Amino acid sequence: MPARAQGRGIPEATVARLPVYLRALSTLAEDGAGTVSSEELATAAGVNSAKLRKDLSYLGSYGTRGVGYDVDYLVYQVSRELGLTQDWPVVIVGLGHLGHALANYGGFASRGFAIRALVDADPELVDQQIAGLRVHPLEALEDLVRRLGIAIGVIATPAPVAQTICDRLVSAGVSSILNFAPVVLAVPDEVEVRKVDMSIELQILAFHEQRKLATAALGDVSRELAEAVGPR
Amino acid sequence: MPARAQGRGIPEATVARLPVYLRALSTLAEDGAGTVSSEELATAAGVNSAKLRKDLSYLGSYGTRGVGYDVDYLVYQVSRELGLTQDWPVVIVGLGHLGHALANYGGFASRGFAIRALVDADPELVDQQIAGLRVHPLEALEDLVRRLGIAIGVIATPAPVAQTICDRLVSAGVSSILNFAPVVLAVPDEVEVRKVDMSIELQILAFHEQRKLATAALGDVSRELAEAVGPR
DNA sequence: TAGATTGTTAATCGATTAACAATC
DNA sequence: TAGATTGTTAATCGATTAACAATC
Repeated sequence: MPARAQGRGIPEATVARLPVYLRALSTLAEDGAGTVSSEELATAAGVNSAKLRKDLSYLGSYGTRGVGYDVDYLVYQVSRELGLTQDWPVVIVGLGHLGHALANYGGFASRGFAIRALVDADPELVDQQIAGLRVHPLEALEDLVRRLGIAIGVIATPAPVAQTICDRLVSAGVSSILNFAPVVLAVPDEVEVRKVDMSIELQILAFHEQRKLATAALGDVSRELAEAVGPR
Repeated sequence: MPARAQGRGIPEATVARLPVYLRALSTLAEDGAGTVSSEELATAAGVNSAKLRKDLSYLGSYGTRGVGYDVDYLVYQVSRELGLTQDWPVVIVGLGHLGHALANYGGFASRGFAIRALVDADPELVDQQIAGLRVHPLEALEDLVRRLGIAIGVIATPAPVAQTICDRLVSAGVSSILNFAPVVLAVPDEVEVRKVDMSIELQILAFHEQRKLATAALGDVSRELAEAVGPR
């Protein structure tokens, strides 16, 4: 067993980057790369190489000094650490445009996730086929979760019902939730929630965009000032 | 002008939370709340109150000791700080299920964003109407960006073309990009990129899910051990 | 005034990074 | 051996949090 530099577990910031490394590694593997240096992999993942090496060191010593990392071996180790060597059954609740997009997104299946159930409150949608799966009515939610052993729930409903859906998922035994509804979900401590919120991301961009404009305007002013003062 | 506790600008972590506060404040305003304490607002936003007060203190001193914050006034101040008192024209590139969902998402318009142009490479989609807008061909991209003064580009294309689209957006003058494609985009320093990646979020959940299982299994073992040893 | 709540301080914690000894 | 590159150290930086003086 390799020595592990973990006082208690892997830092959250590192966990959040492992999937990015894994994607870069998968691309390298497809391109037939046998080994990769921390410098190359870091560039592909958009981080600096010191951070990459530190992150990987939390998993163990999987590189070879003077050589680099074996791509296939590292793919396996990162996958294992992330829990992707087993399949996680997923339910999607809410099949509007977004839920539809999620159900059809191929990236899940290839990465250890299996969408096993679709649920929607709209009678028009119930019993329709989406991405090869039948849409179930909301009443069936708890039963589906229990029967299929679903651990991860994806909420793609309108905001007003998200908390109710969340409560039902949790009481049925789901302990990880990916929330696309623009609300802060209240859950027990042992339940993990991740939020995807495009509106928030846009607002963060707006902040930086505004700051750039302000800086540019400041530049204009100082240029005008310089002109007014004249050449020195 | 209020005193500002900013060595240089507002911390990124704070900026990322301001939209969450804004949403909670908007809900409070709709419910007719006149003032709100840091404790109440923090609960609504899912953070602790010390963090909330610290965050708000970067914007200025907008509260009243012993009373709390005026909801409407704080909505305005946070909006202004985020640059939402002006409208940001947005282009969406790629109108598959996801782009479609984004184009139809009402949350944008209400928050200072205006989707002004839709672009797709698929001739089948070009000239169709989505969310009341005509879909333009890819060739029109640069012209649209320039004519409409678009500052923010949303990339909802397949991964293989995302970097090319990004390059074209940037060279046409876009300086903020919201990327839904599962790739790390390379951009000049002055361009801001935010990434939304459901696959990555799911993988982070899988990690925690696996850890919970491991912990539970460990609990079983120690319980079995305790039984084997017998009551003390 | 008494009670409530902000804004700020300072301690703590966690993340990043450069540098380099270890070692292939 | 010489060159390359990892894994780790230690310094630095940024974020979080409890506590409380300021003040409504």
